[in-house]
Amino acid sequence: MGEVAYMDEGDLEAIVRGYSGSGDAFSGESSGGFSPTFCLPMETSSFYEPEMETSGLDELGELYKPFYPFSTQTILTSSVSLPEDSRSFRDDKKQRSHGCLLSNGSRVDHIRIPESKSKKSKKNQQKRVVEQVKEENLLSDAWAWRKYGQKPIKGSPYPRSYYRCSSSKGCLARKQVERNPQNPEKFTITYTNEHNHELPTRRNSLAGSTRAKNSQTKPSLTKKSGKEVVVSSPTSNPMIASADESSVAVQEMGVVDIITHQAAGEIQGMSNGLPSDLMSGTGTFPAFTGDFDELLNSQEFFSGYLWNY
DNA sequence: CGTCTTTGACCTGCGC
DNA sequence: GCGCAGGTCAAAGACG
Repeated sequence: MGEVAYMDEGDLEAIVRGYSGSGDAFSGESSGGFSPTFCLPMETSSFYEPEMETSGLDELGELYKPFYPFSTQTILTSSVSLPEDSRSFRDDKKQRSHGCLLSNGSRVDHIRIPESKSKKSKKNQQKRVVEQVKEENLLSDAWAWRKYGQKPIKGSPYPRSYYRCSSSKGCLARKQVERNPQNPEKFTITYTNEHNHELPTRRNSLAGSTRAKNSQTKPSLTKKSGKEVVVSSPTSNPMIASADESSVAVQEMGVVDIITHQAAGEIQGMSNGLPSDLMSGTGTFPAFTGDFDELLNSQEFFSGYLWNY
């Protein structure tokens, strides 16, 4: 299933344009009415287990691992801006990238960095770009991320946030989240490096993972004076923060339809919407601040899916 | 107490 | 070599 293609820069751009907003263009060999054109390079086995191939749900579940295990939101790509790093290789004939379009319309580009580059180079890293991720899909990452930095990006009114995997010490997986200047409702996520561990089953601790909705990080008396006080946004995925075996089971089932628009709305309601910092270009991307256990227990949220496990 | 976010400082790569 | 920009570090404080 899926396809992994290596292509030149030109090909990449062509695909980017050709695939724009055409998630249904991929009606390939899927089952159960789903059309996941999932593809991941072999070296990203930590993201994807190819032997998992059963029902459409399972397939989709794998499809969205780890990016959107709960996602059904249609993500349309109207335009794709290559990440800085890939742009910088525009003239490098050795540059190869391979990408695919998820069935939900989001794009995943796999950027392979030429080995001729110095091994110490930051660019000598595998990058995968998920374009145009809607807000609610930011919540659907199965991994636990910890924010370690944020930088304003030249040419963009919105800052870029940097996350590292907090599930396992020594995991080199990185994630960058940036609001799309052309379409502020969507985010560009760039994954760097692989996880060197399995999907987390539970966190070591929940401390600090869920903050009060309207809590504000107290401005440092020495640092932040004169700066806009931003709403604290728990950016690690509370879906995972509060994840127990049950929720993991959900993820592994790939119950994509679990999150319906209603559920997404529920989550958004919990998250109190977008923090003003990001909207104003000074903060981080929004995150679900509710209690996932509470969400688990709410309504028929996972009914019919989870309990088969 | 452990983990989280925030954010200024620092490091590194790259173009000129 | 210099300056810019992106990426990372680490201290401080918040949270459960």
